[in-house]
Amino acid sequence: MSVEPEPEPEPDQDVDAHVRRLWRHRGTTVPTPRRGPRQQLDLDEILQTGIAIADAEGLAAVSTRAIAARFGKSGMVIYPYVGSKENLLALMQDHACAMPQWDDPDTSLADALQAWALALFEVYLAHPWLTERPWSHASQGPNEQDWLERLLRILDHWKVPPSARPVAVTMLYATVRATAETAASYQRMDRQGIAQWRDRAHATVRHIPDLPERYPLSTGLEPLTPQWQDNPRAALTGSMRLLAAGLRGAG
Amino acid sequence: MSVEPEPEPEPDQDVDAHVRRLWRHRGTTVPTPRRGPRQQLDLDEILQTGIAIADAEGLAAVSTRAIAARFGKSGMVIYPYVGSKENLLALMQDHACAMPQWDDPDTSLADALQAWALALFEVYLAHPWLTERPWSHASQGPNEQDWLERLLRILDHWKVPPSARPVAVTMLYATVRATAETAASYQRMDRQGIAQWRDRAHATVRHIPDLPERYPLSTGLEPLTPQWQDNPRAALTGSMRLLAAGLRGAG
DNA sequence: GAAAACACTATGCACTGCATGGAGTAAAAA
DNA sequence: TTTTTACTCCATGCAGTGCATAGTGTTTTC
Repeated sequence: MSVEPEPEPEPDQDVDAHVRRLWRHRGTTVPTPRRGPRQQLDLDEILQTGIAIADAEGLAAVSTRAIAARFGKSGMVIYPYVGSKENLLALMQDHACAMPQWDDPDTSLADALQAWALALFEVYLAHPWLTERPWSHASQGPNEQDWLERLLRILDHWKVPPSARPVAVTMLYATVRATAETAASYQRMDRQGIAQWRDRAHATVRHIPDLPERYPLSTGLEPLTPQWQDNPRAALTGSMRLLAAGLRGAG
Repeated sequence: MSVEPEPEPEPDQDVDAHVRRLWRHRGTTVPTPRRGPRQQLDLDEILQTGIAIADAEGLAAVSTRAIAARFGKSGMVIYPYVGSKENLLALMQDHACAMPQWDDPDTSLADALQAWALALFEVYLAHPWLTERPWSHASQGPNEQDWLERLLRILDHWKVPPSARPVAVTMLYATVRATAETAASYQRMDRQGIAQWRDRAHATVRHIPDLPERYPLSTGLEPLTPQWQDNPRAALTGSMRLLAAGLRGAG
């Protein structure tokens, strides 16, 4: 009956706090003009712990309780620092995305794109769970924005026509992510063993004996490209060359 | 002490059963030379139900109990039909991937690639959760293999040099998936409301007032490309043109 | 000094995949 | 035909999840 006279505390309070946490190393202050007891944990340490867990055991192993346990605390401690699980993952994502330093090659567009793509590739290889996170043109955090800005600067410098840029951006990110994903899965194979993969292939051929005739091109593809798992970086640079060639051709 | 004299029932029994389920419409029989009571459910109906749930509520909402509830049964019923949750998702993935019919345009490589990419794009748009599933060159099931074979046939017909094919395949799949992912997220925005997205952007600018100076290129990008959310198909065809141009250039 | 705002803990709820054991059924083996 | 065996389906239970809630104690502000 009697409605609580809540002062409607700005509907985007959570969003605001999250943005301030995202940009905490770029000029904002984390939302704690605090009145209660001192915080015993640190946001960056929490994120590093979460990233370490994700690197070692996968994104699914990241839970509030698992992180808090490494500090000897209860699972609910995490929430004052991050707000929600989804926010925690977004913060981890940006934290793991810090852009390294390198000089843009000024030899060719292809070389500049290769340098950018390889740098991003290394980040994704170091944190394979990043491929499980959504990606969008819209900025999530400062580190992701750094990557996008850097890429656009390259395209601008080499006078790629503006109409072709969004397409190029999409293809670049998509290719790096896909290449890193397969490279990471090959890397994981060494641990678990390739046996299961071969088992499935053999079982398929056993049940569908005429598989090579049904799929003459795709069944013959894999043994022909051992450089795939050997050197995914070569595949990536090949992609960049292809894309640069397309950009030079299309006006 | 006394070890059971189990006859070691072939270690890859699960793998074998899974493969037979994957190819059940292509010549294999589902692994039930059955002795017990009749099965009351049907594998294809189970997969359709799972796909319907994933389409409507996301992949996370797919659970054995949720599917079984739609048949008025307990959650454990699902396991005799699919083996495990991961197998269930793999079967759903291939089931949702059925390749439609279309004629390869013989006008140009770009047109043929566009037709392939658009067809795959529509499948991904109809089932956006497919982007959350892993993808690899290696065959998972018959429908996925159909797509790969079709693409390789196009590349073969237009005499794309074999050395460039793996790279092209990767870029094509990656681009279609990425484009579909952003298109699907824009589509979902209409329901939930774009408000939250704008809120975050505004909050960022409020806390980082000099954001446009820090990121002159990337902050100016979004309003310049409204065709992105309006017409992602145009973006996709643009990508295909770019890639075809690159393939023509690189020998 | 009083009071509000905070960090942290404990508990509980609804949910997950799936191991387990049991009941009943149909086909194969005797 | 009888017995055995393999099967489906159900109920329960376990360990795990995110997080709402309530309570306790600490710190800052009025």
